[in-house]
Amino acid sequence: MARRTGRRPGRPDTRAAILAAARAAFAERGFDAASIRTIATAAAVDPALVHHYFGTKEELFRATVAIPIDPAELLPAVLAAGPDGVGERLVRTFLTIWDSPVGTAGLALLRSAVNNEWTARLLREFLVTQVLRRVVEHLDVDPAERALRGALVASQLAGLIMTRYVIRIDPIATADPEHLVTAIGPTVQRYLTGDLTG
Amino acid sequence: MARRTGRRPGRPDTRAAILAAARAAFAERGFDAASIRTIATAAAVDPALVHHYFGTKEELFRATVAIPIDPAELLPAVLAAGPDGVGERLVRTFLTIWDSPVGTAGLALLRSAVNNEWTARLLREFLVTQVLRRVVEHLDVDPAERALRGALVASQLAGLIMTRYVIRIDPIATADPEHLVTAIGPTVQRYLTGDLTG
DNA sequence: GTCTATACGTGGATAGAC
DNA sequence: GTCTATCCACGTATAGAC
Repeated sequence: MARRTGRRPGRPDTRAAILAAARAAFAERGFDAASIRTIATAAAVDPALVHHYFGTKEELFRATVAIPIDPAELLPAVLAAGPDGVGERLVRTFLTIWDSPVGTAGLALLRSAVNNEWTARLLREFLVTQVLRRVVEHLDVDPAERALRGALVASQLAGLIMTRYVIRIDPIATADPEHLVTAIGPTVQRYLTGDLTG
Repeated sequence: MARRTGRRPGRPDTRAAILAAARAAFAERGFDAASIRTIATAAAVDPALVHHYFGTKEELFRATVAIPIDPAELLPAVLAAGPDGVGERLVRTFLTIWDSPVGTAGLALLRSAVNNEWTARLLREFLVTQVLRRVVEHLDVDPAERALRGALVASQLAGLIMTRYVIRIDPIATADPEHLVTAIGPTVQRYLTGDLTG
Protein backbone atom coordinates (compact mmCIF):
# COMPACT_ATOMS: atom_id res chain seq x y z
CA MET A 1 0.00 0.00 0.00
CA ALA A 2 1.34 3.41 0.95
CA ARG A 3 1.19 4.40 -2.66
CA ARG A 4 -1.35 7.14 -2.38
CA THR A 5 0.30 10.49 -1.92
CA GLY A 6 3.51 12.03 -2.99
CA ARG A 7 5.45 11.18 -6.05
CA ARG A 8 4.58 9.07 -9.00
CA PRO A 9 6.58 5.96 -8.24
CA GLY A 10 8.08 6.18 -11.63
CA ARG A 11 5.82 3.87 -13.54
CA PRO A 12 3.74 1.05 -12.11
CA ASP A 13 4.09 -1.30 -14.99
CA THR A 14 5.90 0.01 -18.00
CA ARG A 15 6.20 -3.38 -19.56
CA ALA A 16 2.48 -4.00 -19.57
CA ALA A 17 1.82 -0.54 -20.96
CA ILE A 18 4.17 -1.16 -23.85
CA LEU A 19 2.64 -4.55 -24.51
CA ALA A 20 -0.87 -3.11 -24.61
CA ALA A 21 0.15 -0.31 -26.94
CA ALA A 22 1.98 -2.75 -29.17
CA ARG A 23 -1.01 -5.04 -29.40
CA ALA A 24 -3.22 -2.17 -30.43
CA ALA A 25 -0.74 -0.85 -32.96
CA PHE A 26 -0.06 -4.22 -34.56
CA ALA A 27 -3.77 -4.97 -34.68
CA GLU A 28 -4.54 -1.68 -36.31
CA ARG A 29 -1.71 -1.41 -38.79
CA GLY A 30 0.03 -4.78 -39.08
CA PHE A 31 3.63 -5.67 -38.38
CA ASP A 32 5.39 -3.61 -41.00
CA ALA A 33 3.38 -0.43 -40.70
CA ALA A 34 3.36 -0.31 -36.91
CA SER A 35 6.47 1.46 -35.68
CA ILE A 36 8.27 1.14 -32.39
CA ARG A 37 8.30 4.89 -32.11
CA THR A 38 4.53 5.11 -32.43
CA ILE A 39 4.05 2.30 -29.95
CA ALA A 40 6.34 4.02 -27.48
CA THR A 41 4.49 7.29 -27.87
CA ALA A 42 1.16 5.59 -27.33
CA ALA A 43 2.48 3.95 -24.19
CA ALA A 44 3.98 7.27 -23.09
CA VAL A 45 7.45 5.82 -22.78
CA ASP A 46 10.72 6.29 -24.55
CA PRO A 47 11.34 4.25 -27.72
CA ALA A 48 14.56 2.93 -26.26
CA LEU A 49 12.61 1.31 -23.45
CA VAL A 50 10.77 -0.86 -25.91
CA HIS A 51 14.01 -2.39 -27.02
CA HIS A 52 15.15 -2.60 -23.45
CA TYR A 53 12.19 -4.73 -22.43
CA PHE A 54 11.49 -6.72 -25.55
CA GLY A 55 14.55 -6.72 -27.77
CA THR A 56 13.85 -6.53 -31.47
CA LYS A 57 10.60 -5.57 -33.11
CA GLU A 58 10.00 -9.15 -34.12
CA GLU A 59 10.36 -10.35 -30.54
CA LEU A 60 7.94 -7.68 -29.42
CA PHE A 61 5.48 -8.86 -32.01
CA ARG A 62 5.73 -12.44 -30.91
CA ALA A 63 5.14 -11.33 -27.34
CA THR A 64 1.96 -9.49 -28.31
CA VAL A 65 0.47 -12.34 -30.28
CA ALA A 66 1.66 -15.13 -28.02
CA ILE A 67 -1.56 -16.98 -28.39
CA PRO A 68 -3.54 -15.97 -25.33
CA ILE A 69 -6.09 -18.68 -25.94
CA ASP A 70 -5.54 -22.35 -26.35
CA PRO A 71 -7.71 -24.12 -28.90
CA ALA A 72 -6.83 -27.40 -27.27
CA GLU A 73 -8.83 -26.52 -24.20
CA LEU A 74 -11.44 -24.35 -25.85
CA LEU A 75 -12.56 -26.56 -28.71
CA PRO A 76 -13.47 -29.78 -26.91
CA ALA A 77 -16.40 -28.06 -25.20
CA VAL A 78 -17.63 -26.79 -28.55
CA LEU A 79 -17.28 -30.15 -30.24
CA ALA A 80 -18.33 -32.41 -27.38
CA ALA A 81 -22.00 -31.54 -27.62
CA GLY A 82 -22.16 -33.54 -30.81
CA PRO A 83 -22.49 -32.70 -34.47
CA ASP A 84 -25.89 -31.06 -34.20
CA GLY A 85 -25.52 -27.31 -34.09
CA VAL A 86 -21.76 -27.45 -34.00
CA GLY A 87 -21.70 -24.83 -36.76
CA GLU A 88 -23.60 -22.34 -34.64
CA ARG A 89 -21.49 -23.09 -31.60
CA LEU A 90 -18.28 -22.60 -33.55
CA VAL A 91 -19.35 -19.26 -34.95
CA ARG A 92 -20.53 -18.13 -31.52
CA THR A 93 -17.30 -19.09 -29.81
CA PHE A 94 -15.34 -17.52 -32.62
CA LEU A 95 -17.18 -14.21 -32.37
CA THR A 96 -16.93 -14.16 -28.59
CA ILE A 97 -13.17 -14.36 -28.89
CA TRP A 98 -12.83 -11.85 -31.68
CA ASP A 99 -15.15 -9.32 -30.11
CA SER A 100 -13.16 -9.48 -26.89
CA PRO A 101 -9.86 -7.72 -26.19
CA VAL A 102 -8.15 -11.01 -26.94
CA GLY A 103 -9.30 -10.61 -30.52
CA THR A 104 -6.88 -7.74 -31.02
CA ALA A 105 -4.01 -10.17 -30.92
CA GLY A 106 -5.65 -12.18 -33.65
CA LEU A 107 -6.28 -9.08 -35.67
CA ALA A 108 -2.63 -8.12 -35.34
CA LEU A 109 -1.65 -11.51 -36.64
CA LEU A 110 -4.11 -11.38 -39.53
CA ARG A 111 -3.20 -7.86 -40.60
CA SER A 112 0.47 -8.73 -40.50
CA ALA A 113 0.01 -12.01 -42.32
CA VAL A 114 -1.33 -10.26 -45.37
CA ASN A 115 1.84 -8.37 -46.17
CA ASN A 116 4.44 -10.42 -44.42
CA GLU A 117 5.45 -13.90 -45.33
CA TRP A 118 6.70 -15.15 -41.99
CA THR A 119 3.62 -13.98 -40.12
CA ALA A 120 1.44 -15.53 -42.82
CA ARG A 121 3.20 -18.78 -42.20
CA LEU A 122 2.76 -18.38 -38.45
CA LEU A 123 -0.97 -17.88 -38.90
CA ARG A 124 -1.39 -20.67 -41.41
CA GLU A 125 0.35 -23.22 -39.26
CA PHE A 126 -1.54 -22.18 -36.17
CA LEU A 127 -4.84 -22.47 -38.00
CA VAL A 128 -4.15 -25.75 -39.70
CA THR A 129 -2.49 -27.67 -36.91
CA GLN A 130 -4.12 -26.14 -33.84
CA VAL A 131 -7.62 -25.30 -34.97
CA LEU A 132 -8.82 -26.90 -38.18
CA ARG A 133 -7.32 -30.29 -37.53
CA ARG A 134 -8.99 -30.50 -34.15
CA VAL A 135 -12.31 -29.36 -35.50
CA VAL A 136 -12.52 -32.03 -38.17
CA GLU A 137 -10.64 -34.93 -36.67
CA HIS A 138 -13.56 -36.54 -34.87
CA LEU A 139 -16.09 -35.87 -37.54
CA ASP A 140 -18.00 -38.81 -38.93
CA VAL A 141 -17.03 -38.10 -42.52
CA ASP A 142 -14.74 -39.45 -45.17
CA PRO A 143 -11.23 -38.81 -43.81
CA ALA A 144 -10.11 -37.74 -47.26
CA GLU A 145 -12.59 -34.88 -47.07
CA ARG A 146 -11.47 -33.55 -43.72
CA ALA A 147 -8.84 -31.15 -44.97
CA LEU A 148 -11.26 -29.66 -47.45
CA ARG A 149 -13.98 -29.28 -44.83
CA GLY A 150 -11.58 -27.61 -42.46
CA ALA A 151 -10.38 -25.24 -45.16
CA LEU A 152 -13.94 -24.35 -46.10
CA VAL A 153 -14.75 -23.52 -42.49
CA ALA A 154 -11.63 -21.39 -42.42
CA SER A 155 -12.72 -19.61 -45.57
CA GLN A 156 -16.07 -18.61 -44.11
CA LEU A 157 -14.64 -17.58 -40.77
CA ALA A 158 -11.76 -15.67 -42.35
CA GLY A 159 -14.26 -13.85 -44.52
CA LEU A 160 -16.32 -13.02 -41.47
CA ILE A 161 -13.27 -11.45 -39.85
CA MET A 162 -12.44 -9.53 -43.00
CA THR A 163 -15.90 -8.07 -43.48
CA ARG A 164 -16.53 -7.39 -39.80
CA TYR A 165 -13.19 -6.00 -38.66
CA VAL A 166 -10.98 -5.17 -41.62
CA ILE A 167 -12.98 -3.97 -44.61
CA ARG A 168 -15.98 -3.27 -42.35
CA ILE A 169 -18.95 -3.92 -44.56
CA ASP A 170 -22.30 -3.13 -43.01
CA PRO A 171 -24.39 -4.64 -41.58
CA ILE A 172 -21.89 -7.37 -40.73
CA ALA A 173 -19.51 -4.86 -39.19
CA THR A 174 -22.10 -3.73 -36.68
CA ALA A 175 -24.38 -6.73 -36.37
CA ASP A 176 -25.27 -8.39 -33.11
CA PRO A 177 -23.21 -11.59 -32.71
CA GLU A 178 -26.26 -13.81 -32.36
CA HIS A 179 -27.63 -12.44 -35.59
CA LEU A 180 -24.47 -13.57 -37.34
CA VAL A 181 -24.58 -16.93 -35.59
CA THR A 182 -27.97 -17.74 -37.07
CA ALA A 183 -26.99 -16.45 -40.50
CA ILE A 184 -23.57 -18.07 -40.78
CA GLY A 185 -23.83 -21.06 -38.47
CA PRO A 186 -25.65 -23.22 -41.04
CA THR A 187 -22.90 -22.56 -43.56
CA VAL A 188 -20.25 -23.85 -41.18
CA GLN A 189 -22.50 -26.74 -40.27
CA ARG A 190 -22.80 -27.78 -43.89
CA TYR A 191 -19.06 -27.50 -44.43
CA LEU A 192 -18.49 -29.80 -41.48
CA THR A 193 -21.18 -32.42 -41.79
CA GLY A 194 -23.15 -31.73 -44.95
CA ASP A 195 -23.00 -32.94 -48.50
CA LEU A 196 -20.39 -30.99 -50.41
CA THR A 197 -21.14 -32.36 -53.85
CA GLY A 198 -24.43 -30.58 -54.31
CA MET B 1 25.18 -15.39 -70.55
CA ALA B 2 25.36 -12.15 -72.46
CA ARG B 3 22.25 -10.18 -73.06
CA ARG B 4 22.34 -9.70 -76.77
CA THR B 5 18.96 -9.92 -78.48
CA GLY B 6 20.18 -7.85 -81.36
CA ARG B 7 17.65 -5.14 -81.64
CA ARG B 8 17.65 -2.67 -78.86
CA PRO B 9 15.47 0.27 -79.89
CA GLY B 10 15.95 1.85 -76.52
CA ARG B 11 12.87 0.38 -74.95
CA PRO B 12 9.76 -0.80 -76.74
CA ASP B 13 7.32 0.02 -74.01
CA THR B 14 8.81 1.21 -70.77
CA ARG B 15 5.51 2.40 -69.44
CA ALA B 16 3.84 -0.96 -69.80
CA ALA B 17 6.82 -2.71 -68.22
CA ILE B 18 6.60 -0.45 -65.19
CA LEU B 19 2.87 -0.96 -64.93
CA ALA B 20 3.21 -4.74 -65.03
CA ALA B 21 5.95 -4.74 -62.43
CA ALA B 22 3.92 -2.41 -60.23
CA ARG B 23 0.84 -4.60 -60.44
CA ALA B 24 2.84 -7.62 -59.41
CA ALA B 25 4.58 -5.81 -56.57
CA PHE B 26 1.40 -4.26 -55.18
CA ALA B 27 -0.40 -7.58 -55.45
CA GLU B 28 2.35 -9.39 -53.66
CA ARG B 29 3.16 -6.93 -50.91
CA GLY B 30 0.44 -4.29 -50.71
CA PHE B 31 0.70 -0.55 -51.17
CA ASP B 32 2.90 0.35 -48.24
CA ALA B 33 5.37 -2.49 -48.48
CA ALA B 34 5.87 -2.31 -52.22
CA SER B 35 8.57 0.21 -53.04
CA ILE B 36 9.14 2.20 -56.17
CA ARG B 37 12.74 1.10 -56.16
CA THR B 38 11.79 -2.56 -56.17
CA ILE B 39 9.26 -1.99 -58.90
CA ALA B 40 11.81 -0.15 -60.99
CA THR B 41 14.36 -2.91 -60.51
CA ALA B 42 11.83 -5.55 -61.51
CA ALA B 43 10.98 -3.58 -64.62
CA ALA B 44 14.68 -3.05 -65.31
CA VAL B 45 14.34 0.69 -65.39
CA ASP B 46 15.54 3.55 -63.29
CA PRO B 47 13.41 4.53 -60.27
CA ALA B 48 13.24 8.08 -61.51
CA LEU B 49 11.45 6.90 -64.62
CA VAL B 50 8.60 5.61 -62.54
CA HIS B 51 7.95 9.08 -61.28
CA HIS B 52 8.47 10.43 -64.73
CA TYR B 53 5.68 8.31 -66.17
CA PHE B 54 3.25 8.05 -63.31
CA GLY B 55 3.89 10.83 -60.83
CA THR B 56 3.52 9.87 -57.18
CA LYS B 57 3.33 6.37 -55.78
CA GLU B 58 -0.36 6.80 -55.10
CA GLU B 59 -1.04 7.72 -58.72
CA LEU B 60 0.91 4.70 -59.84
CA PHE B 61 -1.18 2.53 -57.56
CA ARG B 62 -4.41 3.90 -58.91
CA ALA B 63 -3.17 3.23 -62.43
CA THR B 64 -2.44 -0.39 -61.60
CA VAL B 65 -5.78 -1.10 -59.99
CA ALA B 66 -7.88 1.00 -62.33
CA ILE B 67 -10.63 -1.55 -62.33
CA PRO B 68 -10.01 -3.55 -65.47
CA ILE B 69 -13.37 -5.21 -65.27
CA ASP B 70 -16.75 -3.61 -65.05
CA PRO B 71 -19.29 -5.35 -62.82
CA ALA B 72 -22.03 -3.41 -64.57
CA GLU B 73 -21.51 -5.39 -67.74
CA LEU B 74 -20.35 -8.63 -66.18
CA LEU B 75 -23.03 -9.21 -63.58
CA PRO B 76 -26.22 -9.02 -65.66
CA ALA B 77 -25.27 -12.20 -67.48
CA VAL B 78 -24.72 -13.96 -64.18
CA LEU B 79 -27.96 -12.73 -62.69
CA ALA B 80 -30.17 -12.89 -65.76
CA ALA B 81 -30.43 -16.67 -65.78
CA GLY B 82 -32.67 -16.43 -62.75
CA PRO B 83 -32.29 -17.21 -59.08
CA ASP B 84 -31.70 -20.92 -59.52
CA GLY B 85 -28.00 -21.67 -59.37
CA VAL B 86 -27.02 -18.04 -59.14
CA GLY B 87 -24.75 -18.94 -56.24
CA GLU B 88 -22.73 -21.35 -58.34
CA ARG B 89 -22.57 -18.92 -61.24
CA LEU B 90 -21.36 -16.14 -59.01
CA VAL B 91 -18.60 -18.23 -57.49
CA ARG B 92 -17.56 -19.49 -60.90
CA THR B 93 -17.39 -16.00 -62.40
CA PHE B 94 -15.56 -14.78 -59.34
CA LEU B 95 -12.92 -17.50 -59.53
CA THR B 96 -12.47 -17.03 -63.25
CA ILE B 97 -11.59 -13.41 -62.67
CA TRP B 98 -9.34 -14.01 -59.69
CA ASP B 99 -7.48 -16.89 -61.29
CA SER B 100 -6.76 -14.73 -64.33
CA PRO B 101 -4.05 -12.07 -64.60
CA VAL B 102 -6.75 -9.52 -63.95
CA GLY B 103 -7.02 -10.93 -60.45
CA THR B 104 -3.62 -9.51 -59.58
CA ALA B 105 -5.11 -6.04 -59.58
CA GLY B 106 -7.73 -7.19 -57.13
CA LEU B 107 -5.15 -8.85 -54.98
CA ALA B 108 -3.15 -5.63 -54.93
CA LEU B 109 -6.22 -3.77 -53.78
CA LEU B 110 -7.05 -6.33 -51.12
CA ARG B 111 -3.54 -6.58 -49.74
CA SER B 112 -3.30 -2.83 -49.59
CA ALA B 113 -6.72 -2.41 -48.02
CA VAL B 114 -5.72 -4.39 -44.99
CA ASN B 115 -3.07 -1.97 -43.80
CA ASN B 116 -4.09 1.22 -45.46
CA GLU B 117 -7.22 3.16 -44.70
CA TRP B 118 -7.73 4.92 -47.99
CA THR B 119 -7.35 1.77 -50.04
CA ALA B 120 -9.71 -0.02 -47.63
CA ARG B 121 -12.23 2.67 -48.32
CA LEU B 122 -11.64 2.34 -52.05
CA LEU B 123 -12.28 -1.38 -51.89
CA ARG B 124 -15.30 -1.11 -49.61
CA GLU B 125 -17.01 1.45 -51.79
CA PHE B 126 -16.31 -0.49 -54.95
CA LEU B 127 -17.70 -3.65 -53.41
CA VAL B 128 -20.78 -2.13 -51.88
CA THR B 129 -21.87 0.20 -54.65
CA GLN B 130 -20.62 -1.63 -57.73
CA VAL B 131 -20.95 -5.28 -56.85
CA LEU B 132 -23.09 -6.15 -53.86
CA ARG B 133 -25.84 -3.67 -54.60
CA ARG B 134 -26.23 -4.98 -58.13
CA VAL B 135 -26.23 -8.57 -56.98
CA VAL B 136 -29.06 -8.15 -54.51
CA GLU B 137 -31.17 -5.39 -56.03
CA HIS B 138 -33.38 -7.59 -58.18
CA LEU B 139 -33.72 -10.38 -55.67
CA ASP B 140 -37.21 -11.41 -54.64
CA VAL B 141 -36.55 -10.91 -50.94
CA ASP B 142 -37.40 -8.48 -48.19
CA PRO B 143 -35.66 -5.26 -49.22
CA ALA B 144 -34.61 -4.73 -45.61
CA GLU B 145 -32.59 -7.92 -45.84
CA ARG B 146 -30.70 -7.04 -48.99
CA ALA B 147 -27.76 -5.32 -47.37
CA LEU B 148 -27.24 -8.25 -45.01
CA ARG B 149 -27.46 -10.78 -47.83
CA GLY B 150 -24.95 -8.83 -49.88
CA ALA B 151 -22.58 -8.57 -46.94
CA LEU B 152 -22.85 -12.29 -46.24
CA VAL B 153 -21.98 -13.07 -49.85
CA ALA B 154 -19.03 -10.71 -49.53
CA SER B 155 -17.93 -12.49 -46.37
CA GLN B 156 -17.81 -15.89 -48.04
CA LEU B 157 -16.12 -14.62 -51.18
CA ALA B 158 -13.60 -12.53 -49.23
CA GLY B 159 -12.80 -15.59 -47.17
CA LEU B 160 -12.34 -17.61 -50.33
CA ILE B 161 -9.81 -15.07 -51.58
CA MET B 162 -8.01 -15.04 -48.26
CA THR B 163 -7.67 -18.80 -47.98
CA ARG B 164 -6.89 -19.37 -51.66
CA TYR B 165 -4.48 -16.53 -52.41
CA VAL B 166 -3.30 -14.86 -49.22
CA ILE B 167 -3.01 -17.33 -46.35
CA ARG B 168 -3.01 -20.23 -48.80
CA ILE B 169 -4.68 -23.00 -46.92
CA ASP B 170 -4.78 -26.34 -48.68
CA PRO B 171 -6.69 -27.78 -50.38
CA ILE B 172 -8.49 -24.54 -51.19
CA ALA B 173 -5.28 -22.92 -52.36
CA THR B 174 -4.74 -25.56 -55.00
CA ALA B 175 -8.24 -26.83 -55.70
CA ASP B 176 -9.80 -26.97 -59.10
CA PRO B 177 -12.20 -24.04 -59.55
CA GLU B 178 -15.18 -26.27 -60.30
CA HIS B 179 -14.56 -28.18 -57.12
CA LEU B 180 -14.87 -24.95 -55.18
CA VAL B 181 -17.94 -23.95 -57.13
CA THR B 182 -19.84 -27.02 -56.01
CA ALA B 183 -18.62 -26.69 -52.43
CA ILE B 184 -19.20 -22.97 -51.96
CA GLY B 185 -21.93 -22.21 -54.47
CA PRO B 186 -24.73 -23.46 -52.21
CA THR B 187 -23.53 -21.17 -49.43
CA VAL B 188 -23.78 -18.13 -51.66
CA GLN B 189 -27.10 -19.36 -52.95
CA ARG B 190 -28.49 -19.56 -49.43
CA TYR B 191 -27.20 -16.11 -48.55
CA LEU B 192 -28.96 -14.71 -51.58
CA THR B 193 -32.27 -16.51 -51.67
CA GLY B 194 -32.44 -18.80 -48.66
CA ASP B 195 -33.89 -18.52 -45.18
CA LEU B 196 -31.44 -16.73 -42.94
CA THR B 197 -33.25 -17.26 -39.67
CA GLY B 198 -32.56 -20.94 -39.42
C1' DG C 1 14.18 10.11 -72.44
C1' DT C 2 17.17 8.26 -69.27
C1' DC C 3 20.14 8.29 -65.37
C1' DT C 4 23.05 10.51 -61.36
C1' DA C 5 22.87 12.87 -57.28
C1' DT C 6 20.72 14.34 -53.54
C1' DA C 7 17.27 16.50 -50.32
C1' DC C 8 14.31 15.01 -46.84
C1' DG C 9 11.90 12.04 -43.94
C1' DT C 10 11.09 7.75 -41.17
C1' DG C 11 12.23 3.87 -38.63
C1' DG C 12 15.09 0.14 -36.20
C1' DA C 13 18.69 -0.32 -33.21
C1' DT C 14 22.56 0.87 -29.96
C1' DA C 15 25.81 3.43 -26.76
C1' DG C 16 26.19 5.80 -22.94
C1' DA C 17 24.85 9.58 -19.69
C1' DC C 18 21.95 10.31 -15.61
C1' DG D 1 15.52 2.01 -15.18
C1' DT D 2 14.99 5.72 -18.04
C1' DC D 3 16.23 8.96 -21.51
C1' DT D 4 19.41 11.61 -24.98
C1' DA D 5 21.96 11.27 -28.90
C1' DT D 6 23.17 9.11 -32.76
C1' DC D 7 24.10 5.64 -36.51
C1' DC D 8 22.54 3.50 -40.43
C1' DA D 9 19.46 1.71 -43.85
C1' DC D 10 15.80 2.55 -46.80
C1' DG D 11 12.11 5.05 -49.33
C1' DT D 12 9.81 9.00 -51.79
C1' DA D 13 10.56 12.57 -54.54
C1' DT D 14 12.96 16.17 -57.28
C1' DA D 15 16.63 18.75 -59.80
C1' DG D 16 19.47 18.63 -63.25
C1' DA D 17 23.24 16.49 -66.13
C1' DC D 18 23.90 13.70 -70.42
